[in-house]
Amino acid sequence: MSRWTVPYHHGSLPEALMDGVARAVTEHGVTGVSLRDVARQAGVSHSAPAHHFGSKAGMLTAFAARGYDLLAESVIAEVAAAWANDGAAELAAIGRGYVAFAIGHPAEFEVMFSPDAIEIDDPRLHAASEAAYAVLTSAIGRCAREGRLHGRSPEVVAVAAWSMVHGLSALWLSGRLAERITEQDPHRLAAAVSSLFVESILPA
Amino acid sequence: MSRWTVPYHHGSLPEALMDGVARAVTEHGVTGVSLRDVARQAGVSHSAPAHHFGSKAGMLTAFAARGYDLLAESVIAEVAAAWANDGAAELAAIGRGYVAFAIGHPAEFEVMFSPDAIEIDDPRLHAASEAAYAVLTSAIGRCAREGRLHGRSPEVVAVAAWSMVHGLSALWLSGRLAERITEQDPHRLAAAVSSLFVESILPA
DNA sequence: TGTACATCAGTGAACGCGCGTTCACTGATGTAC
DNA sequence: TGTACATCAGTGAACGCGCGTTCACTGATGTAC
Repeated sequence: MSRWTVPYHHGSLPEALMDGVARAVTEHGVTGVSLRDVARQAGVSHSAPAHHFGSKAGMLTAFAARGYDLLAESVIAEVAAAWANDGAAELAAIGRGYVAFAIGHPAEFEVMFSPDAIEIDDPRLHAASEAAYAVLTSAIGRCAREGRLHGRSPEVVAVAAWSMVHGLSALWLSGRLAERITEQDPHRLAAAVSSLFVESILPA
Repeated sequence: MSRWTVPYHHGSLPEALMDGVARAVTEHGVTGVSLRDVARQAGVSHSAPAHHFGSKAGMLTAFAARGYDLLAESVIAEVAAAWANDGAAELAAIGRGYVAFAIGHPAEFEVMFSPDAIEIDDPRLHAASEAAYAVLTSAIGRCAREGRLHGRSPEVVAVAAWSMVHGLSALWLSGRLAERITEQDPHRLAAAVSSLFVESILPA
């Protein structure tokens, strides 16, 4: 390889490595990710990732933190697109956005919820996850203000909503779900489940 | 060690190895399980597990299949204990039993839903998972016959129910949930969420 | 415009390690006669 | 009751491998003067 095709400085190695992590996780699962494999995919020496992220766990932690940012983006985009004019519509949009993120970024989703693989106390990770969670609590608060909780505990409603979309995402990605039902479009399924939740639990 | 303390034949090695898998998963995650470590914990040579299960994936697959059996047991026990006299009560009991299984057998739960780690097409695994799923569809069918679906698609209701308890289990075990809410007893939380689901979605 | 120097990005060799799998084996058990 | 033999459980040495981490290094870039 000539010096023209492979410059010494990559220019944006950290980003390229994140892409490599996504590919490695998709191909081999969190289990199968290795620093050396990720480096190989980025066309860089095997010790370059450690230079940027300190360690394997550090690399996966950065990947998970980026995942929380993408999750918040996905959810906010869906809320914006829905022109949600009440808390219930907002909550349904959040549900669709959550599942859309998981389907669109399965590697990120998997790593974010693999506590063994990442440094769970990393401040950047923690902040990103807090920001994503705040979107949910804000919508539930809006529902409460609009009198849609009907005396239910906001906490239980929040847990139920989060559990449902999280479970749907996890089951879909595991493949256990698709093989048992007729609906094969996860986005339509997410929309149906979100509607069911909102219409039954938060009626006007 | 004398021949009295360590007989050549173990007597029940496969069961002992399953216990070793549970301990290894609990300590190091699915990621960190190794045949050699499991053998060590069972006090047996490192090639003994392969003798029984063929390979590492075979061992984890057997562990997951046993997990589905335990899941079905847990769910059925909760239904029996509840003296459920209608489909809705049965469904709520299934929800509690599902979460109780996950909390009581976190290692099994983790491995069952780690498709990368197991042989997903194994017939024994498949049969055990079918049997567990049948409990859910049967309860939904009962609700339908009792007119509690109110025109909703049984499939969507089943997916919503399964997603909710699965998500609650996964989030609880990941630790992401407990740090955000006041209720610290997962069983009470499961009961609250299951009640919310049944009362709102399947009213009499 | 030129030079010196600090800083940062990425290299590549070396290390020690634990792993999964294979294979010829030995010990124990049960069954047929 | 005794003997031969088949079967199964578990051993332990050997293999080759890919891994994470460390470390002294070199190449490139930018900045101060």
